[in-house]
Amino acid sequence: MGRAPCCDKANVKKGPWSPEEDTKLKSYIEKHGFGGNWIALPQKIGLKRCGKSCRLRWLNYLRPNIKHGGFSEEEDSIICSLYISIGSRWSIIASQLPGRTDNDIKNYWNTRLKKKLLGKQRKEPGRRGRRRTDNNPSAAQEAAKVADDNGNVGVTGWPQLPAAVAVPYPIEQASPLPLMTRKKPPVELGGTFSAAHHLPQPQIFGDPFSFSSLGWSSTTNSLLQENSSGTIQALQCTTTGNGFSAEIDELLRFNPAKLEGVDWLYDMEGTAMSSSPLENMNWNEVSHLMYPNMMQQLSTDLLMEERLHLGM
DNA sequence: AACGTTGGCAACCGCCGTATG
DNA sequence: TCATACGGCGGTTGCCAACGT
Repeated sequence: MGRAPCCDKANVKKGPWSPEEDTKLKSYIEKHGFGGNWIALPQKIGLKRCGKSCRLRWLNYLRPNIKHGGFSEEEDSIICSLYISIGSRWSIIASQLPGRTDNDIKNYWNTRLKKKLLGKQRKEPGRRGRRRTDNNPSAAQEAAKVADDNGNVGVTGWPQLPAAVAVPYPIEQASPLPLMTRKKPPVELGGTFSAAHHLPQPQIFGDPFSFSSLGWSSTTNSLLQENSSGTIQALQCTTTGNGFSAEIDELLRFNPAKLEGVDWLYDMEGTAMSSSPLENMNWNEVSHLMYPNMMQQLSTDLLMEERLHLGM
């Protein structure tokens, strides 16, 4: 037996919300809150809408301090970096960007950022696609503004990708989400990670153990070496210089304390990747070091994904 | 001017996890 | 323990303005 529908589909209105509906919903929630039950809400206030629809409308459009459009370069870099690390978990990404909704970020990623990474330029920047015609035209103008390397702002094509990530870490340190909760890996190609994640299992130093033994569900080839005090001293990862695997990236972000003792990064051939010991480097510095390569890898992955999709 | 195409985005759909009885 | 209801989430669809031919 299937699940009962949340509302009588025959008697609910669908499609765009009218200003009257918006006003009703907004004023009620501002006065009384949603009452702990979205499904019951529309009946209470006389709206012929599904409760879920009310919730969505409130969260994505009516609630205070929502920002639309005009994503800054800093926001771009945060979105890109988090996408690399945790995949399409838009709600988590949105939680790092005040005023942004998961829907907005998802749309922005799908329509713009992804293409930017794929290197698709607009034929005539700013001349295609729908122009915003809402009550805030300046927002549309802001959206088209980009800054060059010198910080000069102009209305041109796509902005350059940031050279380094500046994510306001720590993210969710209180409740890091392990990879096992992922619905999907960040970039999946025919059920596997991209080639960079499939390097041969190495013969490495010491007596390593995998992330799975740390309670991570990953099948990564990344290997670690613990010292006698239980902290990780050396880290060897599946990379040819194209960036960390997502697992290591996530460990760096969510559990940096575990890596406090790491002195060197090695690739799978045992070559040191870092030009100097990582001692005294914080996450932002490490990510700064690796970010361009991470972006290059994601860009390559997206390109391959698109080619597969097109049967090329 | 008319029609076709593209791109942005609001909204819907359906699955999943959790709370509750 | 199981069934049901609900909130939350990511994927997808469809509308429509802007633009191209």
